[in-house]
Amino acid sequence: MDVKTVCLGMLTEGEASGYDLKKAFESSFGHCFAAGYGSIYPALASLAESGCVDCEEIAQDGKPDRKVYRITDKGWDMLLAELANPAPSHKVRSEFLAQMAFAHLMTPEQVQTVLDSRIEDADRNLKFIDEFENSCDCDWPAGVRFTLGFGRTMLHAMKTYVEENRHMFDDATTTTKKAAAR
Amino acid sequence: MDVKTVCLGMLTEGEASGYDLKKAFESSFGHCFAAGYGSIYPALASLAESGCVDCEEIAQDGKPDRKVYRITDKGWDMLLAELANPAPSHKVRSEFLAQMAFAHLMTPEQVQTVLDSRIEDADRNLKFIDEFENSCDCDWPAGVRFTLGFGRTMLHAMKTYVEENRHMFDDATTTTKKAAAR
DNA sequence: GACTTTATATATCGGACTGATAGTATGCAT
DNA sequence: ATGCATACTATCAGTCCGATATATAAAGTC
Repeated sequence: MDVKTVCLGMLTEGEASGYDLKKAFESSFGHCFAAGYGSIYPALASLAESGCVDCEEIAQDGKPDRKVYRITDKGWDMLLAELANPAPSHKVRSEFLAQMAFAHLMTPEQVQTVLDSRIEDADRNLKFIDEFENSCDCDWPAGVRFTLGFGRTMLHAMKTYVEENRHMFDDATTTTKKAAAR
Repeated sequence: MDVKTVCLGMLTEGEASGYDLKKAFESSFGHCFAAGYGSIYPALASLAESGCVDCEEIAQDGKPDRKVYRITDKGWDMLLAELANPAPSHKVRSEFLAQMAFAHLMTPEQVQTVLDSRIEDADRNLKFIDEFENSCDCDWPAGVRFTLGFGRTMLHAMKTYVEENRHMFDDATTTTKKAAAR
């Protein structure tokens, strides 16, 4: 389940350009599986080379050619094979938590600023999910609704945890450790 | 806040080898910031080259030399500068959610298997955190306790969400979409 | 006694991903 | 008129991931 596979999955909804896919990554997948142009364009090129997608170049005057991709039968086979993975991963990479583990090397002000920014980020993402969910009359398939609910639940849990546990850093002893350790 | 910085942070607790750091990544940071040898050894080499750590090679008969790293003043400066980042990231990359978004292309059995394995994984990680927390008499600094609680809260929220929402995939209409779409 | 696993310890390599950057054109607002 | 947003492509250096290789000792198991 890499960027290539997710692109294939998106193409089952209809043909699309790299630019379209980027927008889809930002909206529906933003909270759980990000990808930038640096991943998407090479992925599409590789899929085209291996015959999993067809590419049609549509000339446009002024703008660069629009390259529209369409999934092939081979692409379907590949996608369904990937979806058979019984234990897909769910990974977290948190510079936030890594930084908090060394909170005793930071000033209390720095710590509180970081906690504030994490709450703001959670709020931003929650708002984003809500807007996305309400943006469309059509209803999403069950799977998409599941992922949106998942995202909302996790963000909410994160926000609540930070709010209810930030007092853990109130202790005055943390302030002096930096100097003492050095 | 990359692997290099976290290595520096760990070295503030005392000198260590790459092997020691790997163990630390697995235990205290496993749930939020993973790193393998392929990241750790190059990170240490780079830190040594830029003078952020000193390296002492200790010969051992039979076993390969043990290379012990120690943080330098320059390393401290670098670390404290990194810890000043007011908005560190918290990223999720979930093949699980990406796959669930395409649940309508899977069989109901496949979907349920994936959900089961996610719950098992959450349980495994919860158990791991509990064991780690109880493994040591010494108490961890506030920051580490915060990250452990964070991990537990998120895993618990994930497990509960999956259990309470797996019925979303019960709908019989999802079964036939695969054939229809093709 | 032979055999396998686990732990100690190093390190590299291909492939994948990230984030920044770059180019080129339209249209809209200030 | 100048800047900014949107539409569209694409590359590149740096970083990271997972697998793999190598070598030895201790400890458990058949």
